[in-house]
Amino acid sequence: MAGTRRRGAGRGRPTLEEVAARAGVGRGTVSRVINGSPQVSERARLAVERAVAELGYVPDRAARALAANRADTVALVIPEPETRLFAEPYFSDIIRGVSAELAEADLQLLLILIRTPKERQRFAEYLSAHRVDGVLLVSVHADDPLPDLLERIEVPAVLGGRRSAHESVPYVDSDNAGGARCAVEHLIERGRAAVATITGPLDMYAARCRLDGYRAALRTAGREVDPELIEAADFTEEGGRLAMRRLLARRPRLDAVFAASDVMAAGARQVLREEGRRVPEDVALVGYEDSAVARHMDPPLTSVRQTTQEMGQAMVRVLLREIESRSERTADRPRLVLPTELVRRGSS
Amino acid sequence: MAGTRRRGAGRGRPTLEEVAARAGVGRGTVSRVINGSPQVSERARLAVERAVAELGYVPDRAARALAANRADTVALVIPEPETRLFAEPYFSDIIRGVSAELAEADLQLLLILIRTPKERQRFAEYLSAHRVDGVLLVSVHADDPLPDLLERIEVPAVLGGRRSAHESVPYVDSDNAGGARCAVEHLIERGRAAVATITGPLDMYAARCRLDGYRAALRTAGREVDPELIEAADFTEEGGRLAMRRLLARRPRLDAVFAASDVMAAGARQVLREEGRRVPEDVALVGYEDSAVARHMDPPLTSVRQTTQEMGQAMVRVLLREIESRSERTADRPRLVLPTELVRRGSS
DNA sequence: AGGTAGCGTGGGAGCGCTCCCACGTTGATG
DNA sequence: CATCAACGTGGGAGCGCTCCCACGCTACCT
Repeated sequence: MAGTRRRGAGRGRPTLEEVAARAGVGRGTVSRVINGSPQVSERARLAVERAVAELGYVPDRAARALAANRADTVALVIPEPETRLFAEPYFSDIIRGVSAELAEADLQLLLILIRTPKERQRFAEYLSAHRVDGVLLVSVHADDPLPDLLERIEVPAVLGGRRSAHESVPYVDSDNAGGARCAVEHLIERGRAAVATITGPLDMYAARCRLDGYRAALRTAGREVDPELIEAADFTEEGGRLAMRRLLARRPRLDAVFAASDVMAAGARQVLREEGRRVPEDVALVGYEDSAVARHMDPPLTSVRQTTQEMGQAMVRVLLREIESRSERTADRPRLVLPTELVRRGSS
Repeated sequence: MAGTRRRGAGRGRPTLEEVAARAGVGRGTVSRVINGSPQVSERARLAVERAVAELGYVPDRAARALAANRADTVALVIPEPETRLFAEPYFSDIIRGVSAELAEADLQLLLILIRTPKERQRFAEYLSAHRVDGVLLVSVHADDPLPDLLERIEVPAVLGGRRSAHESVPYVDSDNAGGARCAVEHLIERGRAAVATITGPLDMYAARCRLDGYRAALRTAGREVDPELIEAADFTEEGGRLAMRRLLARRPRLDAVFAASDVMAAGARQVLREEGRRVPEDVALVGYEDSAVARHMDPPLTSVRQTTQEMGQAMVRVLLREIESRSERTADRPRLVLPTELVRRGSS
């Protein structure tokens, strides 16, 4: 029991003090060097750097966090509704982007998946307990209280995707309306006469934006928007199937479909096959997200690519700026909308 | 500047000391209550619990980590090779399982994606710097030095998937051989005469196990293993295509294919279509992983399901046991192999 | 010459905990 | 009635940092 105190990682790691002793300077000077303060003479800096290298010194994050009252940690929060609305590629791309950008800034990524109300509660405690420097929230629903909670307890936060047109919290979003418009314009250019759309749940802002884009494209082309060609679904495959059936029942002559997600497009495609409609000859199909599903469909699905990974990176950059300017609470919160791109494949 | 010291989250959060004062006890007693020590009188416990509730006290993790020399944190390390060998569902399922199980134990999940050698280096520093209580490693290649590094610096670690038959580090794996055997037995039962296989890279243990399962199933059925029906690929779609072409060239009469991954099966399926072979009438096809790709294929792909999420959970449980028994370094390291299950769909 | 910025520096204080020692206080024991 | 565990308890010491004050020193002013 004596002397063998358990060590999370590596017993006898050198401390600041030991580095200072070896370099023949004081603790303060070593700290200044470590943290890149300009207030250090060249001589001292070199001595410290040498000692650090020789001892293999790595500052202890826990001690740092306690003393400096920061965490060097950012939490990425992913609420997970019962149905896994967003396909996996979205999340893993976000994570990729976030991770890359955080690594750049030498920050840690704390991943928090919220499934149950209990876990939500736990997360709220985290915010005070663990000291995260900031929070990234993705896939937030319009009625989610989390962003406001964060706002209230003054934890810097950035949303991935707005909740509404007038989002009060800083956010990074992708150009849903633009992407949808582009997709529909493409279908029109291809000479399609009756372009239908399968939308996402319209209580989600992103879904509404995509619908707006669909409408805008039609109007720009001088066409009328036929409400019978619009069918709302829920971003799932089954929803896509149902919507497609209804659309075909109402407008059997439709010759193009813009689905607001690849997964819904996959569902629609199944129904089209069942009904003996060829893709793209009889009906052209375009999806949204450019996920793996799109590439594996037959024929491969034309889809709107969102630069999800870059969205993750952008979120981190915005968050870091927020953390930086913590004190000078400026009125205008940063916001950023990333472009989308149409990826043309065999289905249109 | 005075008084407005920046606070990661929540200024003026109550401290242990304040709780102690309010409860009319000493710091030690509060600490004991918080940590569930039995050495506390009922009276004191109640007083403390009341004070905690009234003040909304949440222990500070950084202080705790520093004082107790532990981190309450587990790192999940995902090395990301250039080609994203493993499909997304695998990782997100692992993450899901890990997250759920860690939440249970009130531990944090630190997600570490390693892309570049530089990030690898950074991670090595983490291990000493940040104090993680343990590390979970998935998708580790046979020649990966990381597990040995962890072993050396005595950080508890658990692998998801072995590197070889004689894995020295504790691991949780799924029954690759059994799953493959089951898939091939299924094809044999369906009356298929010439069952081919497209394997993963054979320097990966999982790929070798699946090939072993293939062989075992044939032998059990009293059949010979025809090496011409075996083609190695690399878990990618393109690899699946190439392998399928070679197999067809060598053995045009084959009537079944077991692909060691869904993605390779998707590639094979494309070639089969090009060659005018119907699935499943002419050639039955079975994949491995039961990913989204399998469900979206046409016809839907029969595939071997691995309970990836449970694998994540199991990894955490094993890791926690490892951390627990840190001191009494027992010789036998825990290992666990999870079962697989065949999901039958239209392709076979 | 004395005054005074300013820089580089050492080290005290303290972040909020856990650990552990030493101190009552009790009840069973000889 | 003294002796001794066993229990519950308070609080000192310290985890490894950062922050900041106060000190010496040089260089420049008047």
